[in-house]
Amino acid sequence: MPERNVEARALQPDARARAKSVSRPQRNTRPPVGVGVLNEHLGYFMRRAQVWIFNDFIRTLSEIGIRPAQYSVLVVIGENPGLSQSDLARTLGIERARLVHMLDLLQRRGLTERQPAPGARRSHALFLTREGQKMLKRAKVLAAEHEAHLTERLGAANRKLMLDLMREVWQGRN
Amino acid sequence: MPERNVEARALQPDARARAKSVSRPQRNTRPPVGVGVLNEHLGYFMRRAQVWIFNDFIRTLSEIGIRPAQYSVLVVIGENPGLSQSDLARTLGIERARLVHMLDLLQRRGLTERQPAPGARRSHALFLTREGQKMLKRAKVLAAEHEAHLTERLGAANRKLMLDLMREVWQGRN
DNA sequence: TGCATTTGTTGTCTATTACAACAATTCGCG
DNA sequence: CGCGAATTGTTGTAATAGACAACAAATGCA
Repeated sequence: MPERNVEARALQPDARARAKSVSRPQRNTRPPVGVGVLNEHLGYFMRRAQVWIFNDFIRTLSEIGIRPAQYSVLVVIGENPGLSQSDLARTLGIERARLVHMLDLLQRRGLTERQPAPGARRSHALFLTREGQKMLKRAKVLAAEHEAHLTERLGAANRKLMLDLMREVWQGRN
Repeated sequence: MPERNVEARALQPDARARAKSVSRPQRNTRPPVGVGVLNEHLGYFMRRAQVWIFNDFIRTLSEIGIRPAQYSVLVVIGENPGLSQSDLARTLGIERARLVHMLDLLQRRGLTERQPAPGARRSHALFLTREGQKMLKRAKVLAAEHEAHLTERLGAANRKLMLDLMREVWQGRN
């Protein structure tokens, strides 16, 4: 997800609209383009929403350089210290191969470590370093800020309703 | 999205579970791994859900080799014959550069065509070929089948509720 | 008329996903 | 107990995708 410069597009919708109507006179006629049956597809909206949310997340946490997948890895390790790579991968639906790379990076940044698992010479026990714990704490604060953006956009009631719905339907089962 | 072989994993959840408990005796103890605060993040569920949905979509339409983004392009062209590439890109949130490549492929498959736009020598007017229209019709049937899978998983009421919510919150605005 | 913007295009870089193959280890069943 | 099958972490490859930059041609507009 290379979105190299999500912060640049960080303008709020209203701000963006304003900017457009000032510097760019909205160009005579922009004909409305309908999306037809896409309006009946949950996946379409789910995708659009997910992209929007991830962009906001990336932008909000850009000051600490933590992306959604990295955040989820830190959270799950923090929640289950000593778990193995394959358990972690399975839990988050990340490929084992991909996780190897992610952990290499996080480790290089001094946030996580692989320790020999007691009584399991082939697997690793994953831990947050002290720095990783600090980073996670900071990340959680910023993530809460991100979630506030969501509330702002959806309305508190809608957000809660949606979260409850999603949790009921998607939790556990992959 | 290289998911080269989504069909292979096409087993229904129950079937998968059964298969696992038969051929793979479930491996003594698989400790439950909690995801902590991820349970409070809409983006987390949104992502998991979106991936699941897209995989089912890809699988369900695999017989005609149409992926979600391609489907959305066909639908919008079908709905707005003659629209330009940049209007299409803007509508679907696809990059102009990326759309160029997608249209090259769809065109090579004889599904879409670029015609000179009347009175606008730099832009193209996009159309479905006759074959493209047939393909779209078939795709819509299969997409409905996919949507039925969703209903099966979410329950009809939940799906409708979720769709209404999403539509209310995400439609129009990018 | 002349300058800024738009449109389609090409190309580059990075992130992500799916796979395959391996060595080392561990499991489980006969 | 022993041995074949499965698991774990790893490396590597190919395909897909998004973000950007840079262009030429065309167009808009002051």
